[in-house]
Amino acid sequence: MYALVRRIPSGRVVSYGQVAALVGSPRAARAVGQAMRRCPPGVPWHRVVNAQGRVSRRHRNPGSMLTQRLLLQREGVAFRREAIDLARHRWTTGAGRRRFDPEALLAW
DNA sequence: GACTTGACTAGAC
DNA sequence: AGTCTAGCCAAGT
Repeated sequence: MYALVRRIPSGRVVSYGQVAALVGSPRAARAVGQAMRRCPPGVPWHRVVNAQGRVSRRHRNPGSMLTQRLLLQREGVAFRREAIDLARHRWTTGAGRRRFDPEALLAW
């Protein structure tokens, strides 16, 4: 799963639910959130936001919420008020789009 | 193995 | 458009 998040290009974002779906567990959005909480170094965790395109308010450390937004803006992600324009910045696995990816599942 | 806890979500008011 | 609610599921107790 972290492998998947690492593939998110700069300036793009995905939702927790989307990550869950891409690794084969469409209903594990909350679990993805927990995984992000203990994110290993080298993973662009800030590119994962909630389904409304907003930075979640339930971070363990409230400071990281600000950091997340800052990093995204640095990558060119435009915030309209508090929300990101997902239609424009959502990352999709272009050609990928397969229903089940055993490799991604193992990465989880 | 039975709770509890969330960096979640879609749907209903 | 803002709030509530009921599912969810992996981890931690």
